Amino acid sequence: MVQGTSSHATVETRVLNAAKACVEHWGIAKVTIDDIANEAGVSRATLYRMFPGGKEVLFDSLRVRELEDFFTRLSGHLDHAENIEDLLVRIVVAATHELRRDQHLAAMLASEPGDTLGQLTVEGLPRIIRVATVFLVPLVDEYLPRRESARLVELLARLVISYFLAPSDQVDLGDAESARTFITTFILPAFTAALIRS
Amino acid sequence: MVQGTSSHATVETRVLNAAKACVEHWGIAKVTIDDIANEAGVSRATLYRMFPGGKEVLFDSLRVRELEDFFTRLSGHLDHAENIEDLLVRIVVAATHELRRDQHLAAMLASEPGDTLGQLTVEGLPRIIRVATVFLVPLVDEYLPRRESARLVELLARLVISYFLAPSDQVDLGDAESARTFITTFILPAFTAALIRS
DNA sequence: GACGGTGAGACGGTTTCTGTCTTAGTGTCT
DNA sequence: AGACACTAAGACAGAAACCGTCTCACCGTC
Repeated sequence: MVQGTSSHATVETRVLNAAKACVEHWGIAKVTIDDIANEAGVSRATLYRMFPGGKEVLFDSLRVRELEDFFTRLSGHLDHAENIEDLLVRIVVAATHELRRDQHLAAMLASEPGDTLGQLTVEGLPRIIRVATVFLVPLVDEYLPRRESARLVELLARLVISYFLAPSDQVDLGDAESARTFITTFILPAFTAALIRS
Repeated sequence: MVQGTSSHATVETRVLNAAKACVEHWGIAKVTIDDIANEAGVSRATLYRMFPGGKEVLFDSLRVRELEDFFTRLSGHLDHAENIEDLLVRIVVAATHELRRDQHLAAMLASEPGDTLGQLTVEGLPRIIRVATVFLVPLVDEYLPRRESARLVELLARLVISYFLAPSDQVDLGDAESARTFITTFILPAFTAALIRS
């Protein structure tokens, strides 16, 4: 059978890669356990041993991994921001681009196991916010006290997702200029009082 | 339900468009009759009445339509060639590009009902050659006697398909210069004797 | 030689898909 | 109005695909 994914990697990694590839190929609704097992060059038994619970559990693991990859990639675009405004603009723009770049990723992040469609859900959103906090708060911490950083990051995460799912005529968070206007107008004022001047 | 295809068209056309859309979405292997019926906004009963035999027949009709569309589009790129060399180069380059542009189309044209994969088959290839002949022979006829035109078109069709399915390091029929070299070297010499000088 | 991890595949139960058929609704033509 | 053609909706049984579990054989390591 076709060796879909680089062979000498963790079996788990191979399986998750295979799952991702399958989803990209056929859409999440049409993918079967067998498809993934074949693509990974792994037997179905192994797959069930590794993810007891089947598709649900497997896709959930995939979601977690993708989410972390997402923020890792995101961090790569955030080198040396001059000030908090710059930092926030970069975060927002890069995140928006990243989301737009890969529909499957977006659906993956936003949807929850049972649901086929890409609705944002009771479990998906909190998780995104949680991970976003872990990754981004340290960066914002430079400019704000810890509690304020967390509030800010959460706010940004919600807004980026919202504007991604339901684009607006007024604001385009994928455009640096528009994002900057948005941030200086609506976000920063709420935090100026807490700003750490350096 | 979602209205996938322009509403006020022949039912048959709507169904075929829906089928095409579904294939592009999910790949031919994963598409079900229900998917197509839904996408077309048509009941399954209608679909079976229209294509007795189900998927097989439906996809075969789709193949026929796509094939004709393909050559119709192709003809559009062939306006006023200066001489036979130019004509052949244009045909070959445009056909190659068209094939590369749409993987699904290619798989569609090249595969036969039963077969999921895009292998070129006992039924698929002759059909392509047949249709190619109908569309292209009249154009070549200007430069060659009828029998020679048919031979030439068949040869070209086979070569374009072959180089598309199994690209070569030596020849790139998507590149005009490479195609011209190829044609003047390997194709035209076999026909110079029959050329109608005008 | 015991042990953990794996591939292959059999199995029964469930879900989905298929193809046919019936019924009822709708618009058109006479 | 009534006949007609065409369709949506969905019931239905049989076929196929899928699922989750389990067994067994294999292989490398300790």
